[in-house]
Amino acid sequence: MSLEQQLSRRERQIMDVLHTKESATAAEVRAALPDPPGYSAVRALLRILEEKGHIRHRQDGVRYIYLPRTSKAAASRSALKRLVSTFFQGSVTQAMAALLETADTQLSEAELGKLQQIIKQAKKEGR
Amino acid sequence: MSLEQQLSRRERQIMDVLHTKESATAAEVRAALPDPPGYSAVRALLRILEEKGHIRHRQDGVRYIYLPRTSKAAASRSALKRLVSTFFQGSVTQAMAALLETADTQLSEAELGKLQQIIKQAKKEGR
DNA sequence: CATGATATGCTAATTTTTTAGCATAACTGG
DNA sequence: CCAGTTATGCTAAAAAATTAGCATATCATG
Repeated sequence: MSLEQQLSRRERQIMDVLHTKESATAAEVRAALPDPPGYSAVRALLRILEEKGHIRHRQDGVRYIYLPRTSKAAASRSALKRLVSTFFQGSVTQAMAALLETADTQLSEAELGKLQQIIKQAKKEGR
Repeated sequence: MSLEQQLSRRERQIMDVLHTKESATAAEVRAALPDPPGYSAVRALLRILEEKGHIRHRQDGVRYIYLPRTSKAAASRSALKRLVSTFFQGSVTQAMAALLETADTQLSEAELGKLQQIIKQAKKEGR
């Protein structure tokens, strides 16, 4: 099971923020959190996440800029996998169909064309 | 923000189980949990989730069968939305491309064909 | 160059989560 | 019908998560 699955509520919220923004300072993370706790609380969580190996930080002048240790690509892959298995019995096709309907705003003709292209490519590559 | 976002670690794990299995007894939930705690612990969590309105139960002879209050469809929609926004800057197309590559086992020609069909349909419907 | 703003480090308290344990009811098979 | 198994209800303890607060360093600016 993925480690992500083991994160506490706040830890998960913070990882979400960091994945969304790619990187952020403690203050930025705090600003993006729902029901933001105090600044100290956020920093404490960041320290913990770093200890656990989920994130790391770069020094930038006085302050730290935090970023996830796993790439966005890897993290999204794992999240997608979990979602497909939880809600779609492992069927990627079903998940894609649902995804298409999820779009708040309709996909443009162009986007749909792009998708056709991607699938065509997948067919060709036998994957 | 979705309420799901506010669940504690165990609560989330349990919701995942219930969404996967559609419904389950306390014992079944327990069996499906990572690092399963004692039986009492699971029942306590189920009671809490019920109080919070995330699940409900049906009586089945002596025992309770628990099930999510929100439909699988609604839950998956919300999960997909969050995932798309977290990892793909809101781009459904990007998410779909990633999804295609996620497939452990390659999609069959038939599945891909089905997808093409779905997209074609979407185009036609202008959505 | 002194002050205010913005950092981090660390510690300890509070709150929430997570867990186990015991009492009790119902069904089940010998 | 009686013992064993499998339920639930409830309570309280243990562990983990979440938070705030204070001390201190650094930078920028008037």
